[in-house]
Amino acid sequence: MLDIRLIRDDPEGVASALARRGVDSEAVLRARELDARARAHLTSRDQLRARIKALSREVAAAKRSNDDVRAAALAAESRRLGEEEQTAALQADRLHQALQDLLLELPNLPADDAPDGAGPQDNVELRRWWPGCSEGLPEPAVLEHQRVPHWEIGAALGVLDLERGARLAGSMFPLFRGMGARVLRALTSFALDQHADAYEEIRPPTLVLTETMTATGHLPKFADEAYHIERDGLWAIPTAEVPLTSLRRGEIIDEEELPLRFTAVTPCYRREAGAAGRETRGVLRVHEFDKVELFAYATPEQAPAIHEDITARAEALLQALGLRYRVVDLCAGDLGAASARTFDLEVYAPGSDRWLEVSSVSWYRDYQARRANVRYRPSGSRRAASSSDRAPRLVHTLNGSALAWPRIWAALLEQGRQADGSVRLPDCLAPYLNGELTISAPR
RNA sequence: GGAGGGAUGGCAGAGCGGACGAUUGCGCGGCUCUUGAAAAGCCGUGGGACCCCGGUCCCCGUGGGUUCGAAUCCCACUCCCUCCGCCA
Repeated sequence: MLDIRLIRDDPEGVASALARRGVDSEAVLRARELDARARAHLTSRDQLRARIKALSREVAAAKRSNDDVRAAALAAESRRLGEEEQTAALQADRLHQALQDLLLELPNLPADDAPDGAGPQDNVELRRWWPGCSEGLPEPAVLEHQRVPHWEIGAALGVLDLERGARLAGSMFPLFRGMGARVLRALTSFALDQHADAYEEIRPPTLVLTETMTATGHLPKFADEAYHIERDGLWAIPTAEVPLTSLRRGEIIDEEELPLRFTAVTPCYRREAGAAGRETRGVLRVHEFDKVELFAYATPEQAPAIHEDITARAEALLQALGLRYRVVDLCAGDLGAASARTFDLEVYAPGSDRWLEVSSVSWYRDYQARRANVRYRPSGSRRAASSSDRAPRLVHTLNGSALAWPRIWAALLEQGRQADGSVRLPDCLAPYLNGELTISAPR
């Protein structure tokens, strides 16, 4: 959610920043209008309330001095003002609600240094990595035996059974078998262990309340994308970002505690409502998948370094896995609604000759924190002279996948496929697979 | 699922229709005393909105209601605790 004060003070600035992502400036002007009208009603409501409170005190005084006539007259006057107050309050509430509804739909302002552009084609590639690149080896050519899509490799090696997955839950619910399933478990343990030095591991609920989904910006705008359990009012999370962002919802954190960093593995549920028939082969786009997430609450000053840290950690995982990847800076038009700046990590899939998004590392500034009402008390603020220096400030939130497993799984199979059809897995997984690093066809 | 008890400021814990946004204790911050610390004493110490530097309003789990006036009375809901049932 944007700061209404920013819209109040600099509507043109907000409108032009939002125009970079294709939002019509009319919405900003309407917000400013609603805000002004709501405040006018709020002021008259408060004035009426102040008058009623004063009258009530006079009623009490009159009763104490046994002046019942005067008390009755004052009470009648107060009752009359009460009706006016109700009207004003109703108006103020109505307008304020309309403003809130509008603000919940408005996306975040893109960061100044996010590149311009309207869509994915305008994203900026920042760098590439491949095994040996630091020693000056050239980007490797794709070998002929790697030109096999992962769903064929998975079926041939008996590690992926999409037909039976579909039997259980419908299409786009993958079922992994044997080494296929074990590799997912190994990846999760490996990734969590890599982050344990600085990120506290959390196992959050994966069904959450509407407020929890609203805090990250997944509701109300993207309700069609989420699985909803109507009977209990719960939503299946699309990412661990959702419960982690609400972990400290409504709290005021001491600055000394920041940054607070968390990591979590959860299943992620996505309806993929608009994606019917689009690149749905294999496990590249599925309704349920596991993902390890990195998340942080930070001060605005700490946020850029944390953004770098999460990106670096996700990259370190890809490098340990030996997977060719590139880093992309999302342009304003392709940024997620809540994000101010996002780096995507895309891994190369030789079987289909495509780059697959496996991580999205985003800086939300205070957009989510305002929705979730997560603040911090600046150090020394208790001694601060002016009240504005004493006030709690909104934290910044950041997160990134590290990483989303099905696409990594696909890349491991396609990049790791050997001439004999077996798949060679990266050494870093050895401790988690009892040293078994080859997936061979069943006898 | 059934029965009962509870929810007040960072914590503990009063208040049960009128000067209560809230007694008190602890904690925390500042000051005095002290070589320093402790002890003692004094002062201060929730969040938010509006208007603007002086005020006004809102918040005692949440949402309604009664009343001139609600932390206090009524209704619904949520969460926590205890007991029973069921259960991985």
